[in-house]
Amino acid sequence: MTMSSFESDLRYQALMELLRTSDTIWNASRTFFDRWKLSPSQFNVLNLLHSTPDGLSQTELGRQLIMHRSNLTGLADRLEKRRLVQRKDVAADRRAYRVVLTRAGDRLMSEILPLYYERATRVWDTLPPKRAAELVADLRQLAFNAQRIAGEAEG
Amino acid sequence: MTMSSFESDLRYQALMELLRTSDTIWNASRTFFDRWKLSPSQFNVLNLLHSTPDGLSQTELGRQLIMHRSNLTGLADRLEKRRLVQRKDVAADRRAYRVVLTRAGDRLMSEILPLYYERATRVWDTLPPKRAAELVADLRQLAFNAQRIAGEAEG
DNA sequence: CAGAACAAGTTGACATATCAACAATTCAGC
DNA sequence: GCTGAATTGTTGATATGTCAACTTGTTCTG
Repeated sequence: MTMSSFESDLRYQALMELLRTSDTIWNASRTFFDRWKLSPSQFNVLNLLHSTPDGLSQTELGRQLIMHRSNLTGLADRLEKRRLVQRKDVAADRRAYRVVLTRAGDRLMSEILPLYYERATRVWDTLPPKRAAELVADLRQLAFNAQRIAGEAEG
Repeated sequence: MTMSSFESDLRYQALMELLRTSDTIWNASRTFFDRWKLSPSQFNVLNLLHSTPDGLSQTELGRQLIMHRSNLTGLADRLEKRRLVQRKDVAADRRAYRVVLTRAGDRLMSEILPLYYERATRVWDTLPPKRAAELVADLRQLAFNAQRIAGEAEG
């Protein structure tokens, strides 16, 4: 099936637009977290640990946050320096740590999360729930397609 | 109006999902551009210059790509070292440069763009055009909301 | 026209991110 | 049990991004 260059161009623009809007949203979250001198990535680490009382290894954190494990070294270092997390030795494996929230880290998250929840929710207020659900489903599909297609050999 | 915590939670998850999928798409584009040893950001610079034969100042590039002008220094440096762009003096303003594509840069973009167009378009193939249009409109609305809401004072 | 205000680009400090290479450790197969 | 393979976290190189402070120029205003 052929496609008009008009349609093609529209879809290409849509991809640009998608990346641009998510960049905007990411930066909006940066603005929000500035009050606590946290980066979005630091928040994501704390947030993940908040729902995992036993903590996670750095490799596991990297897997869930979709980032390289080497990136967790500095991220955990800086959070540990601020005493928001702590590296605990794992008895059964002397290579690994369990990164856990400290009490201070837990307190901080208890302060942030209600506000964050409220605002994150309000971002969607102008969108009917059904349409929000469609949007998420479509995004998932697009991400899946993008991954598949980007990996193809040239030709 | 009240909102069930079910709805609230769904919307919060949707925001996470949005950021995650756009991260996936961004990384897919990184994979694609790897063949030419370009980063997505470098591609964006070249792409913008490709449609602007007279070139742009670094400040203007930063404005259109939504990044700080100081970031353009290194980005332009690296592209200039590879002779894909060139900084040209502006007669009327000795502070500024016009960054323009070199012939090599133009050739490179002529090679990349058709492939990129084709794949970027194919990413959307599984989505009806009407729904793609809705998605982009909704994303714009969300980005707008996020910006407004993130900037609110706490309380 | 002098001086203040503003604008362009660079620099340095820092955070985030990737990757390859490395040391220490654990695991799997024989 | 030993050896080779795999895994954990760190390091160093490099790219991307922010911000504040700086230099050099331009522009506006009294």
